[in-house]
Formats: sequence, structure tokens, C-alpha cells
Amino acid sequence: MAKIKAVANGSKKDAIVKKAAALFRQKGFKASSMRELAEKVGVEAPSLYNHIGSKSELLQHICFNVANEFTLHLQKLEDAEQTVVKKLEQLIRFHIKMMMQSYDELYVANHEWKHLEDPYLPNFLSQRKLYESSMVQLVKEGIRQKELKNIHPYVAVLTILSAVRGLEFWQRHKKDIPADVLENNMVNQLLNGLIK
Amino acid sequence: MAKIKAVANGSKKDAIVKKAAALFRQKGFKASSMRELAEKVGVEAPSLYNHIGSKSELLQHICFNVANEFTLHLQKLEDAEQTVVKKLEQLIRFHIKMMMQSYDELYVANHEWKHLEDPYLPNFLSQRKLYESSMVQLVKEGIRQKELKNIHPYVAVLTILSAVRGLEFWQRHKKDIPADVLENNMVNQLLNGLIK
DNA sequence: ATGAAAAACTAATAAGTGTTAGTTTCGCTT
DNA sequence: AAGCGAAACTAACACTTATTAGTTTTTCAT
Repeated sequence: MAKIKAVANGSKKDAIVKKAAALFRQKGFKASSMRELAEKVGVEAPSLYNHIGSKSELLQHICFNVANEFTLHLQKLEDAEQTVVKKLEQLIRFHIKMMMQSYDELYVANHEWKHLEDPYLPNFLSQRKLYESSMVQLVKEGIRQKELKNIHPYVAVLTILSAVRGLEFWQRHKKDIPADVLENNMVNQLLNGLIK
Repeated sequence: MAKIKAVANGSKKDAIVKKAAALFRQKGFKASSMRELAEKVGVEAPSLYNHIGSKSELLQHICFNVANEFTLHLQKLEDAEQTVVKKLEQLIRFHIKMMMQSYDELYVANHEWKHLEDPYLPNFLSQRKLYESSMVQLVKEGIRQKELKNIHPYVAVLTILSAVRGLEFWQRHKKDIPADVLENNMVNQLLNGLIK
């Protein structure tokens, strides 16, 4: 009856993954049923299995798509020839931009990763740990170059990551606070606590 | 056979709520079964219902115990005769202390509140909104008193709340970073971005 | 138009869910 | 020791879950 509408420039699988991200964010992974997802897609539940392997696979795609985007961006940043402060600023701005354009996916990757299954869960966590470590290295370099105060590097990274993650809250206040105001204020507040 | 061991100075119900908090944090509310909770308590699942009304009720207790503690502390703080900066510092330190002594409960209140049911979900959200509003008022007063920079008050509150929430991460690094080091660094980093 | 592949459908399964009913056991007071 | 209430137990129910099997419909290149 109803066919799955493929998203622009994407397979039908991509369309399902996108709807799944929205649903998982709203209800959580475990509380989202394949029947409900199917309804949102406009199809009966078993039909989904013509395009995907399992419910778990949907979560895997969402989480690793996000993780890979961040990892890739950080690697590019590391190679660039810039001051540490500039790099940190760009990193913060990237997090904010991602939060705005891929809110559902980011939210799910941040909140529902614990429902990943065995080879994927440890992979995801070690990828995230690597990302954190790279950021710590960056901050350490900033301290060595006397660009940053002699603050505890891991605490600094933790504070930055937590603050940008908290932009989830901001989705509820979109209309009250323009994106660029938010972005500039947050960048300032975070960096001014760090810069020497 | 096995009796439920009441926690010191608490009913058996309190003991169950405590175990539930730990389980819900680890697996998430929906993914936690009453059978699994019963096993942790050392009892068969139906026996739990001699002490509690439902699974939902467990989540309610956890979320509102946490919410009430924070609300109460903030009210005390508002009445105190102190500079805004001092108040903000105490507020941050309180969040950090709570995260250390009631990690499971705080985590559940922060992550699983969406599974609260109808009268409770809106109550919880409005209580949280009130808490945020009070913090915004505090920051506004700080700006008026020229204690704080002329930063966007809601963004400042959002940054602080997000950063302290992110202390969840830190649980994994407890051994590497002593609590007081973390606390002082985070307070400094957050406030130095704000203070004039 | 035709035949084949893609993708929809219906029906069904096995496992797991929270919870209730009914019964037995435990622990304390008398 | 008796008895009573608290709290454990077993059995069961009604429901939901993801997923598979088997079948029919749709789509599209020839």
C-alpha cells in the first residue's frame, strides 16, 4: 500500500534511520517499538525488515554516524596550523552547529548508547574516550604554549563537553535565544575561564 | 525465605528505592525489569508489591526526592545575606556534592524523568523550570549589582547547569582526579568566565 | 505487455513485561 | 505455645515485544 518515501539523496534505509532517531529521542530506545516506528514511516512493522536488519542496527547507525563525524572533524582540526585557542573555539562552534542541525541523532548518541550491543558498545566507548584524550592533549599543548591558564586539563575538557552537551536544554528556548547569540555567549563564557 | 534488609534509619521501601535507583541508572528505566530488581533485592518479584505500589512509583520517588532537595537548597540560598558570586559558588558546590553522594538518584532524575506518568511528568518539569528561573533571577541580580559581566543570563545558567551535570562523566575518573581538585577547578573555570 | 526483483502485506511465534490472586511461612507479642 | 499480621512464595494472566515465514502487490526494465 504505502511505500517508504526515500529522503533526498538517500536510500530508504536512511529515511528509516532518520525517523528512528526522532522517535528514539522522544521516547528512548527501549520504549520505542518497531510498530510505532513503522507507523511514523507509514508502513507495517514487518516491512521495515526489508530495509534494515534489526532494531539494534538502527541504534548502531545513529550512534556511529555521529561519533564518526566528530572524530573526523577533530582530526582535521588537529592537523590545522592554528593557535590552540582558535582550535578550541572552532571545536566548540562545531559542537553547537551539530546540535542545531542533527539534534535527534546527537541526543540519541548521547543518551541511548548504553543500549548498544556487545561489539558495538565497547567500540563506541573507546572511540569516545579517544576523542576526550585528543581534547586533553590539545588543552595540555595550550598550557605549554602559555595560551591557557594552568588549569587541570581533564576538568577543562569535561567542562567544555558538558556545557555543549547541555545545549539540548536550549532546544526548548529556541525562540527566546537566537542561535548566534547563544553560540557567542557560550564560547566567551567557556574560553574566558581558560585563557590566560 | 530471604527477607528484605531495611537500610539504616529507613523503611524497606527505602531500601527498594535505593536498589531501583542503582538499577535504573545502569540499565535505564524501561530496560529494567521488576524481576531483575527483585533479584538485586534478594526476593521474588511479586514480593516487592508488599512494599511499593508500582514500578512507576519507584521512579516518582527517585525523581522528586532529588528535585525537592535541590529546590529546598536553592530557597535557603536565596534568603541568605551574601554576594551573588558567593551564592553561585555555593550552588555549584552543592551540585557537585550531591553528584558525589547521590550519584544514582541524580543520574536517574536527570535521564529517566521522561518516563514519569501524567500528573508527575508535568509537575517535575515545572519544578525544574522554576529552579532554572530562580537561577536566572540570581544571575540578573548579579549583573545589576555589577558583580557579574553583562552576559546573557539564561546562557550563563545553562552553561553552569550543564557543566555540573556533566560530572557524571567524572565518576569514571574518580581515581585519577580527587574530588576537591575537581570541585575547585570547576568552580574557578565557571565563575572566572562570569565575574567582572 | 511481461517477467523478475523489490517491497509491501497478514499471520504467527516465542519470549518477556508488570501485576494480581491465592497460599504459605516467618517473626513477634501475648 | 498460640495466634496474628507482615511479608514471603508460586502460579497465572493479559499484554506487548522484536522478529520470521509465507504470500501478495508494486515497480520497473525490457
